[in-house]
Amino acid sequence: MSFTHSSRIFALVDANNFYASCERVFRPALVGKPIVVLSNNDGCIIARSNETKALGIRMGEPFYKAKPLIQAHGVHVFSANFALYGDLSARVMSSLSEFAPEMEIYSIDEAFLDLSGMQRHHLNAYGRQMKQLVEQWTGIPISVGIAETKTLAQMANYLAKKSKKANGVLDLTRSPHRTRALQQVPVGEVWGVGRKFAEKLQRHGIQTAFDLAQGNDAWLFQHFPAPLLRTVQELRGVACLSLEQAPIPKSIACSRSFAQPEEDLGKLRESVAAYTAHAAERLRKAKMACQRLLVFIHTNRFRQNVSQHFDSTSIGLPTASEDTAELIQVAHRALAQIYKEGYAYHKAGVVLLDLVPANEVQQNLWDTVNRSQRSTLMQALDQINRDFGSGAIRYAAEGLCPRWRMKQEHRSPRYTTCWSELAQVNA
DNA sequence: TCTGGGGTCCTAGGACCC
DNA sequence: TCTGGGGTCCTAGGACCC
Repeated sequence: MSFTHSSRIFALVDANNFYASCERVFRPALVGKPIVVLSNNDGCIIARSNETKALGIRMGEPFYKAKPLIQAHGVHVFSANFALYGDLSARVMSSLSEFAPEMEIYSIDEAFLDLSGMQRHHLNAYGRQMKQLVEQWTGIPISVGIAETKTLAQMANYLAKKSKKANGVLDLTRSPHRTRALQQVPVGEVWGVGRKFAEKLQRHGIQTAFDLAQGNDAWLFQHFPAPLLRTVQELRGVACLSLEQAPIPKSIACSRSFAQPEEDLGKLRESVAAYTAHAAERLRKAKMACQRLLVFIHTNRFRQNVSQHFDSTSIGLPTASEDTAELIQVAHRALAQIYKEGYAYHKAGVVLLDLVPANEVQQNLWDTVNRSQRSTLMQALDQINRDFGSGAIRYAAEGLCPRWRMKQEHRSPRYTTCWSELAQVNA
């Protein structure tokens, strides 16, 4: 097969086992030891070190199911500590930004870099230098994949981790080995091909990234949605995706599972108020306002012996708002519409939708709220919570002693963001 | 006993209008 | 009784990503 050569070169850099690596930065004795990191509520496994993967503990597995294996092998267990991970992520991203004129932060542990200007024969050495220095500066190990499209760079990164010879850095630009590389990648590992599409493709004899790149366009168009066609083009070396700079959020969500099932409307109102307050704080930080708010509640879908109720509804706001008190009122109205008595609820959530820049909010003719005054109040609230810690000032509606609060029995200290917790460690 | 959370995009189908 | 067809907007659901 032949490849199209584009002028762009992308590097996809990601942190290896990021959350597990973060825990190790402050506990170097854990290097080489098995680690798992648990989701909120200590529910399931969301990160594993290589040693844990080797034990056969799967991603997303419920903690309680993996517990026997975890205990038998002395796996170190951590509740998710997103304050810590977010801070270390910022350090990694800042280090990476030294290596390219343009960079897109794709997720908490991944970034695309634009290496288009570089001489191709230097790319591998450059990637290796980047890996060495970022690890030295931050303590977080990374892998680097380089290619002409984002999708191929993702694939190069995948192979960089797999191949002993690549040892964490693989440059696939103009590589005579690209066909072999594509043949080595199962179709389900391709960026943009999830479980459902992989199953369907396999049923039609498409097993590898190579098979997919060879696929018949007309047939693919008929059987798959447009984004998959784009993925195929990218595998062929035709860049369809470019670097994106700080995308404006379209929605902001906050939801939690409860530590215990909850039937009481009053308690649900508290949780929904707290989630709304949290989402609204992030909304203001993004300098946005929302025009619609959605609330959902549901029972535990894994409990087959209890009656189930899932529902959600959204309410439009006459004037876009960033005001916590106003949003809580709307959220409570939405909750009242979907709440049904007699169910053991397991999770609730709030999503702020139809976001618009706060400074472009259209005033409603009949709006009776003094928005600039409310905005000043919200700024003061956010400032206090920044200075004195999140939750220093809260709305009474959020409740004082929330029994729906999540469980975190294995959390590490907030080493980088909370002095008092760091002091505890050093004592 | 114990199964996460936060996003994006696309599409099918219903409501509504002319 | 007979009862079209096309466009648009919205929403719900499902796929994907981390």
